Amino acid sequence: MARTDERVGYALKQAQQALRIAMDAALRPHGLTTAQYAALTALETGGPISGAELARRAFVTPQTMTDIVAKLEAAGLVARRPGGDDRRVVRLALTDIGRTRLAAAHVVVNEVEARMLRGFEAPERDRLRDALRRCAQALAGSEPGPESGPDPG
Amino acid sequence: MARTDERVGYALKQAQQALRIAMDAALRPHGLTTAQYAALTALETGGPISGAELARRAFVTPQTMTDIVAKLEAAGLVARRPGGDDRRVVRLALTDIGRTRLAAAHVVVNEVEARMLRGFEAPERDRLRDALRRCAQALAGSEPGPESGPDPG
DNA sequence: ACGGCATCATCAGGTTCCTGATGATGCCGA
DNA sequence: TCGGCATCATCAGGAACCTGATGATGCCGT
Repeated sequence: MARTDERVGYALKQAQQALRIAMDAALRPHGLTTAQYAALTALETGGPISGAELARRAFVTPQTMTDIVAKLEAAGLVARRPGGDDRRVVRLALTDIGRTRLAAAHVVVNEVEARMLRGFEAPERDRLRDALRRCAQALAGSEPGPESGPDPG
Repeated sequence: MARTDERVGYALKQAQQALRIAMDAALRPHGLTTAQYAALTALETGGPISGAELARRAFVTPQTMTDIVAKLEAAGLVARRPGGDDRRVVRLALTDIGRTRLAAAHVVVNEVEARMLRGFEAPERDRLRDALRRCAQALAGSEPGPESGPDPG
């Protein structure tokens, strides 16, 4: 395991980096970054949710999500909905424009993912996804240090 | 492929994110960030090399590497060596302190990687690494746009 | 009711990483 | 020799991400 280029972590970083670059390039014509696309996608599934919940779904800190949401709101893709039970939360939701923009973005992102996985048979693709999940879980579940990681729930 | 949590790209992002967080936590006591560790490791293998070459090895842009090297130099882990043939390049090399610090960092990084891969048999681990390499290569080799990618040489 | 604790949002500051631009230098063919 | 082109380093600006801190609010046991 000594040689750098034999490390799984090295390959993992390279693959993710390549994916991020490809997605950035594909999304740029649509006026979205990868992070913004991730936030919009997380927002698409559920109804109006808080920034904190959105941050959890997109696997970033609430502070980071505040930045991203501010830009999305300024672009008119996300709106704050009034009327929540809890006066602390901001209840974010996609606008019609946001929904339209996101649909177009899904198309190009699907193309990127298909390009990444061309040459993979379905079973192998599933094995890869499963292995990656196990990696993430192994790292999340056993951090040696203060208990209760940043986002256990 | 519609559902977000079934995407390989989603799992890839999560795994890499988890690895990055775990590495940051493991390296913080050693006074290094993940990016700095990557740069030092890239510098460890070859002799004095240019910032541009170092950037290629660490898979970041030269501009990013300029930032990282500036911090490493300020910390005394990396030094500029005079006397290269080409007066444009800066010839970077590890200092003794840098080498010592890096050796300690390797230990904890190995532990993180082992934690990530616990529960993987060697063949499965090799398959994962291989699959990730193929993903990276598929994305790097076929970017639809201007031919000749950013780093063909 | 009230005090402690958790959660939400956000400000402040810093690092990493990008794109774009600029100037210096090296290479190489006309 | 000299002009074009590639490469090196770096500045400028912006986005994404982090940690740390702060104030408002909700929850809940006493």
